[in-house]
Order: sequence, then C-alpha cells, then structure tokens
Amino acid sequence: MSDLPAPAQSPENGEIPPYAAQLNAPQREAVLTTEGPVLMLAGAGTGKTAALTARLAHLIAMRRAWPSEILCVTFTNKAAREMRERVGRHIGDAVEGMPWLGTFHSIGARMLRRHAELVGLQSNYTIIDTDDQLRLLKQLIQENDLDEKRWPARQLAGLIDRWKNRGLNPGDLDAVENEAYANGKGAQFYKLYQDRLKALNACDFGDLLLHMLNIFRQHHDVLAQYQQRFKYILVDEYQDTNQVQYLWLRLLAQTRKNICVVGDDDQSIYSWRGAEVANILKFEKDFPGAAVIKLEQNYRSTPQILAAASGLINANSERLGKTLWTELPAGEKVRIVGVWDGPEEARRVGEAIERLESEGAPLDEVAILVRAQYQTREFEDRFIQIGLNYRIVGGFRFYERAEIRDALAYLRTIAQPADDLAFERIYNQPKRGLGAKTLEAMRRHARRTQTPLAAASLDLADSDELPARARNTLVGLLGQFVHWREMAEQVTPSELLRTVLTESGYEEMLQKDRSAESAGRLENLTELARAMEEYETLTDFLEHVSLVMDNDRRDDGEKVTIMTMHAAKGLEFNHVFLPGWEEGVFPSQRSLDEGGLASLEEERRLAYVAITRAKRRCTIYHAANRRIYGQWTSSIPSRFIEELPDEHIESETTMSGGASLWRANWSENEDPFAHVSSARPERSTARGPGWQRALSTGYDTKPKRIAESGRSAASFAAKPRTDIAIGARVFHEKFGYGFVMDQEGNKLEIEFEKAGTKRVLDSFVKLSED
DNA sequence: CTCCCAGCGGTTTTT
DNA sequence: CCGCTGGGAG
Repeated sequence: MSDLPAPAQSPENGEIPPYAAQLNAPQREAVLTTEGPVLMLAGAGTGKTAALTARLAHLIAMRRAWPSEILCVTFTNKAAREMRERVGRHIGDAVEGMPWLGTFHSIGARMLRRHAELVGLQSNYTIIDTDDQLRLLKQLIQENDLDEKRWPARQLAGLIDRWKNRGLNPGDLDAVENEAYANGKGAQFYKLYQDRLKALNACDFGDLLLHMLNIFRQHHDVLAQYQQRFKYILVDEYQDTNQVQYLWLRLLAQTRKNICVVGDDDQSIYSWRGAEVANILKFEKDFPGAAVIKLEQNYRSTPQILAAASGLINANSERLGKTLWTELPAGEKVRIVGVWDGPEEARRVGEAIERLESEGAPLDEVAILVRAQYQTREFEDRFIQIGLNYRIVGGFRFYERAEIRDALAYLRTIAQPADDLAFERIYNQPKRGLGAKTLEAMRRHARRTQTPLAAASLDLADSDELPARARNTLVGLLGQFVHWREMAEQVTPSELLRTVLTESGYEEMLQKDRSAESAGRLENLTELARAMEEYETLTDFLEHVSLVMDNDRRDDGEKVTIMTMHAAKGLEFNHVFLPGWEEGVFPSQRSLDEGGLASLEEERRLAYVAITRAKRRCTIYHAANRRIYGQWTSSIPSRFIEELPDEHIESETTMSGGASLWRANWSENEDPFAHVSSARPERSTARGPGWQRALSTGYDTKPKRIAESGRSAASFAAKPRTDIAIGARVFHEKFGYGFVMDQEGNKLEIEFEKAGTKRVLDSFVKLSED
C-alpha cells in the first residue's frame, strides 16, 4: 500500500491541473499545501467546497494517497453526498474507493462494527435514536423508583448527551456533574443506561463516537492502525466539532499531522448541541506550525449585503478575523422595514414576493428565514390565503414518523431478536389486546431469565402466568416472527416489508382509520418500501436508515422556502426575507436571559449567517406588536438592526404617524396600547439600542401602507388544473379530506371535513381515490 | 384497554 | 394560543 506509483503529472512542471484551474490564489494554496496541518478559514460564500474537493482530487491525482487512505469528515449526509459528487467530477470512479468519506457518525459506526467486541458489543449492534433512548431511560427511572415527574427522562437524556459530547464516561463525572441529576445519581443512571444498551446490543448516536474514542485510548494497536492508514485527514465545518470529535481527530492526526480543517468561526451556531468554537480558535496551538489560509473573496452576495453582514459581525469579540470582499457589481442596500404587527409583516412579505414573481423571479430563489419555528405559522396562513406556493423546511424527518418507526421496529425485531425496544414498540401495534399487564409480565420474566423480551415472552406463553387470550395472541405473534425470519432469507427486504405490513394487520389498521393523516401514512410506508429496493440485505438497510436516510422529499415545483436560519446554513437565495428582528424574538428571549455574552454573540453569528444567505436582495422586518403564545406583546427593534452599518441600509416604516406612534408605544407611563400589550410590562419600558433607531431617521416618512390587492399575482401565474371539478372529493396534507365548493383559477374553495372551509392552491391537493 | 381532559411548556437540530 | 403527555375515569 505504501508503494504508490509516481504521479502522472506533477505541479512542478508548470501545468495547472484541471481541478485547480478555476481557483483563486488562496484556494489554490489550500489545495497545494498538502503536508502538515492546515487551517482553512472560509467565509460565507467563498468557495470552500470547491477548494476542499479540489484538494481531495489533488491528493489522489498526485498519488499522495490512495482514496482509501484519506479520511474526510462532514457533519451532515447532505454535505457528504455533495462532496462525493463533486470529487467524483474531478477523479471519476476513484471516488467509489473512498470508504472514509462521510459523517462523523457514519464513520464512527463503520469503525465500531470492526471493533465492537472491545466495548462489549457484537458487530451487528443496533443504533437507537432519541425516541428509543427516551423510552429506555423512562424504564430505568421507573425500575429504580425515581419520580419521573421530578426527574424527567428528557433531562437525563440531555445530560447523558452532553456528557458523551464531552467524551465523559460514567466514571469520569465529577461531583458537580453527578449532582446534576436526582441529587447525585447522575453517574449511577448513566452507568445503568450504558449497561442496558450493552445488554440490548445497541448504542445511541453519542456512543458511535465515544466508544471509538475509548477504544483509541485503551487499545493503542487499534489507534496505530488507523493513524497509519489515514495519510490525510480533512474536516469540514470544523467550528461545529464538539469535544469528542476534537479528541478523536487529534488522536488520529497525532502521528502524521496531515490534517486540514475547514471552517468559519463566524458561522458557529451550534454551541447548544455541544459544538465548541474554541476548537477552531485554538487550532494553531494544537497543531503548531499550522498553515492558516483565509478565503475572503465572496462569490455570492452584493457588496452591500456583505458590508452589512461584516459590520454586524464586527460587534463580536472572540474572532479570528476575516474581511470578506467581492468583485460583484453594486446592488441594493439592505432594507429594514418596520411594521405594525405580525399579520402585517406576513402581508408585506407576501406582497413583496408577488411583486418579485411578476417580475419573473423564480420562487425557489426566494426564502424567508426565521429564528424559530413558531414564526412560520403567520406566513403559512397568509400564503394559503393569497395562494402563494410555499414549502416549509424542517419539522418531522421521514424516519421519525410514527408509521415509519413502527415498520422499522418490525424489521429490527426480525433482524435482531434481542432488540427489546423494537419489540416493545410493536407487540401491540396494531392493537392485539396485549396491554400494560402483559408487558409487565413479559418484562418481569425477561429479567428473571436474563433473556431478550421476545424470547422470554414465548417462554412465558408456555406457562400459565397469563390469561389464555394473551397467551394465544403472543404465541401467534411470535410464530409470525419466526415465519418472517425464514422469509427474510429468501425475499428482498422491500418484499419482506410489504408482507409484514399486510400480515401483521398494520396496513389494515391504517386503511380502516379515516383520520386526515392515515392516507399520508400509507403513502409513506409505500415510499419506505420503495426506498428499500436498493438494498440487498435487511442489515444493510437498517444501518443505512438510522444514519443516512434524511427527509429529502423531492422538490416539486417552484415554491418559496420558509425555514429557520439554522436550517439555511450553507444555502443561498437571490432574495432573502428576514422577519421578526425584535428583541426577544431575535435575539431570542432565552439567549438574552441565559448564557450571557457568549449566547448573545452566537445569536449575532446567526444573524450574520442569515444575511449572508442573500445573493441579490435582503429585507429585514420588525414588528411593533406580535402575538406570542396567544399574548399580544409589544417589542422594540432588534439590537442587531442598530448594529448594521448605516451607509449600507435603508429604513422605512409602514406605520402612519411614524415616530410619534413608536414613541407613544414606548412611553413609560402612558401606554396607549396597554389594551394590546398587557404582558411583560418590563419590556414595554425597556430601551435597547434599537429603540434609538426606531425614533431616528426613516420613521417620519409618509405611510407606505400598501392597499390590499384584490387578486394576487399568484392566481395568474399557474394554469388551473383540469382534473378537479366542483364537487370533487380531495385530500390536503394539512387539512385532510374535503369537497371542492368553488374553483377560481388555480385556487379552490374546499369544505374540509375537519378543518372547515378554506381557500387553497390546487397544487396542494390530491383527488381522493375513494 | 381506551378515551378524555387537565396541565404544562413552548429556540435552534444532526446523527 | 396550541399541541403533547400523562393520569385517571369509565
């Protein structure tokens, strides 16, 4: 393996290899500096992925390493997939030989399969997700007579997660950590949990990394083997790494030191899930002599957008410091729009988007980025009303849906008879008349005989401990599993799934269910079966589904995207709308109340990420009044608005009365809006920096309230469907079944069985099949 | 075992 | 305000 053939072409002969041809000077430097540690600081939109993939191509083309000798880690499957694709474009099929390009977790899982026995697991271990984790913890809490009310499983799950993120095993917890749960029972419960996982031959997401770290620490031969193997290490989004990932990488890079990390400290927005910006800030200390390469030329945004974002992020302290610049022509200033309340904000954004649409802008180049999921509602309501095609990103992921998890639980029970969690999930799903009593007896018996739940149940059914009915049902169910296991040997996984769904009665259960969701559920299961067709074996599929499958629901048609700022990281849009820039919304109240300066600075980085998503135009909104949790709340503009450099922004307000209204709204003693702002009096008198701006320029301009257009642009945009007639029975994902009452262009008026009468776009409904 | 209702909590999310 | 959870009643 070490005798690599000479490179076909070396850079010294003066020719620029094709993969580097398009790169600018610093990017090229990042590609050619192959030896030793490299810190690549890549600002937003500076072509980091291009540099990273070119570097990979270079290492392989120059025969510095075989594809299988490069470790390349990302955080998300999406990033890994994109990387693989783009490297493939440079080096062709050789990319297929890159087994170590993937997410931290999938690489951890792959390694752990080989060394599972070193931590007391078998190599076919199950990977459980947070839902299983929670159910397991609840059991432990109950079994140990702890009051779940006082010490919720959720809290314990959070703590264990955090401990694992930091590389701490139960024995490593200090007194303070230990005290954090149930008066000093932290370590005890953490240990119980780990023991139970081992008994189930399972591990959670955190274990995929922590187990490997433990193995590296305790088995030097294993560590040495990987240190030897990985000639080059590349890490994407290094600012998002947590402690375990950091320790893991440091061990692997120790001998060769050919580690290249890429990241942007200004885009670190995930500290709340364990990411430590410190990792990127101290890289040069950890790896002395590291080459630091800054990518600062931005290819995405106008100078105004860049300047606004840069000005804002300058207010942060701990930064490595970069200055983004661009050669793109000047564009428009960033617009700040003050509105009266939330509904007006949604209305104005809707109108602005319709205007863009009528100018011919494609809707998938438009995004609304919000701080929190609850903000999406206002826009959803409005867009349904005006018939604007939108898509909300986020929410449930495909494999988190109950029906998918149920189906997987059947498959898991078939593949791994010891998977108690899976069996427990479906032993009475669909309803078979096996309830809590039976479960309790099953568990008791399993504990007594030290066997898995399913096996113990069979044994139990032989005894006379259970009523005859339950016994028969159990024997029947377990018999089915025996039959399915035999079948698994002969048919494809997807065929197996279809059979199981039918024979178990699961399908029938959904078919009988007339609720709004059941049709969608059946469809999801069909889709699951379809997705399975690519896999040869059940085990293959199960590994894949727990780690890799995401909710990449294919994009159907042009739609405005509504999503959180977090979800938007890494994406770009011509037009970006940023609503809700008010103190308490953004920055969020929580970040203001807890976490001090560090958490405020993270919010500011989030603002920076949000603004830099925009290529052409960026519009920020703030409302004077907003309904939050049912309470009308008055708020002042976000301090982040104040921090934007004046010369690159343009403010306006839609409120008649301008400054005087604002002033009145915030006067300390006479609050003319007391009737709408009863809650949080402390905020009504607060005077953040944003307040100053609210009173200053821009707010005295004449009212710009735009008359509501009778007919929106969207209704002219798409051609109406011809397959739907008045009286047709249709299905809508959100509102369920209903009858079409009226049709106007591409808009339908539907009387829904559950949701009442609504106007919706015809593209959102399906003709009901029954 | 199922269903109903009271009470509670409600950034951000990947694996 | 609204959706989920868990406990208690039927």
